[in-house]
Formats: sequence, C-alpha cells, structure tokens
Amino acid sequence: MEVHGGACSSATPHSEEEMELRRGPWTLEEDLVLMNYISSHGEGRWNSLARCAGLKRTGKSCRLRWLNYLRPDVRRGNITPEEQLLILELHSRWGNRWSKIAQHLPGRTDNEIKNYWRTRVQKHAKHLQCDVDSKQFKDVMRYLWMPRLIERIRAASANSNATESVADYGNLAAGDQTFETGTGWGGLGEIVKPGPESPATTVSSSGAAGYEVAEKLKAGEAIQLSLPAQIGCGGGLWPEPSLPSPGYAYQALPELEQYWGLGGEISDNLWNLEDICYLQQ
DNA sequence: AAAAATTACAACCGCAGAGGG
DNA sequence: ACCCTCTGCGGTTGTAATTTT
Repeated sequence: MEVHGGACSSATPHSEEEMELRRGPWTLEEDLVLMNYISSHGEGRWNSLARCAGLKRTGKSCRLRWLNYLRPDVRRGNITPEEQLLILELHSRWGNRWSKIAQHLPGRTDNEIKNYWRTRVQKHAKHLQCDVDSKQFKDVMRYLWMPRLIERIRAASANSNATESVADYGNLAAGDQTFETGTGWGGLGEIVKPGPESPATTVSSSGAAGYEVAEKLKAGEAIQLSLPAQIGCGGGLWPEPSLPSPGYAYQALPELEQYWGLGGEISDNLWNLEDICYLQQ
C-alpha cells in the first residue's frame, strides 16, 4: 500500500489551509470529476486522488462516494426478500459487522445494509417494545419473520417464469397483494419441521446463502431455519427457542395473519408485546 | 392544501489497524 | 521504536422525500 505522495503530489497547488474543503451532498459535477478520474487512473490512494482530481473533498469523502454510490456494480433500490433473509441470518451470526455482511450481498454496500437494519429491523423491535438484541426479538425473527420471507420467496418463484433471475424477485418485494389474499400459512410448517419424509435443507452458512436459499426454494426444496452447530457462538443462531416448539408458532399463525398486515411489506405491520406473549402461551 | 411527523439514506465522524519512513 | 498517513469500519447525524394528520 502506497501511503505517501502520489503522481501529482508535487504539483499540488494549495496547502491544506488554503484549500477549503467542501462538505455535504455531492454535486453532479463532482461526481463526474470523480468518475472520470477513477476511470482513467483507477481507485485507491484517496487523499492524493482527491487532490489530483481537483476535488475539494477529503479522500475519505471521495472513497465513500465512490464505494457507496458511483461504483458501477453498486446495486440500489429495494432490498429483496432473499437479501433480507440473508441479512437476518448473517447479522444473527456476526452482529453489526456490516462490511462483512455486505461481502455476501453482491452490489450492496455496508452503508445500505446498516441503514436497512436501523430503519426496518430496529423499527420492528421498537414496535415490539423489546431490544433488537433480545432473545425475544430474535425468536420473532427466526420463527415468524424468516419463515415469512421464505414463504414470500416461494410465492415469488411460483409466480415467476423459468427464465426470471433470482435478483428479479426484488420487484415483488413491495405490495404483491395476491400473496396476502391467496396464500395461507399451511405450507410453512414443513419449513421448520422437517420430517424423514421431507428432509429439509439447512440454510447454508456459505457466502451466497440468500441466493442459495432462493434457488432451493425454486426447486421446491424445504428449508430449515437453523444453523449448523459449528456456526456462531454457542452452537447456532438462537440456542434455545423460547417458543415451546417451532411448530407451535405456526399453529397460531391463522390468528396472527392479521398482524402481518394488509400490504406486502412485512416490516410495516404493527406488532406488540402482547402478540408475542400470546404466541408463547 | 398545508403543517407536522416519520422514514430513508447519503454523508460525516472518530477510532483502530496497517504499513512506510 | 516511534511517528505519520492512509484505509476501512461502525456509529451517528442531517436532510430530502414521503406519509399522515
């Protein structure tokens, strides 16, 4: 790693004091300058890059702008159900290791995942009046939210044609009303209660778990919402379910259906502590 | 239609680690 | 061994956009 100087360092016309740094939102012109410079010189050495490109920004700011916004392979827009599932799984394993989690979601940035977690997941915990790190909330994620996501992926794959890519499921993430009215909860039990007659596929701990899950669902395989014993601390996602059994949750699901809301967006539904207590009775 | 509240997300900050001088 | 700079990460904030009242 080259940390000092740069090709144009001697040509730097301004001292640090003379060069007042810009802050706040980037302008289109700045974006173009940064993109043009990187396309011809490559990325890295951000401080000298900022100077050489004539940008009145810190190297840090340039790096962030490039990585989170301008990079050609960056994916923006709705987080798909597959990605949500993967984020939930990986966060349960690694905690707030956003960059590590982002490595397993192609095109997604750590910043975007972090924002997703804070705005969606933590909001959900707030509605439930429990801490996002609490066992209770983790159980909700594991036994209600994740199966729901899996069911959604299933529904999406059923509605899609054979040539549709997995990534395209993002289009179904919001507002697929037909799912709500046309799909019951019956199929969910098998997802977490694999019997000998229907062996389940354990959600993979590999990097592409979300996409792997999607492919398995497309193929009609059952998915088990547990991690291999060697993963995570103490042998898995949530060592001891607080619910009597995974299946128990689904016995109550018809009553809970109302709480999952009227729209397609899972996280927009109002839950409260009483709902969870009801589940645990 | 307007004001207030909420949400989403881009950007900044501080810190820690790596590595060269 | 120490200092300095760069890089990358996670937490936080500011604000534009959207929704609700």
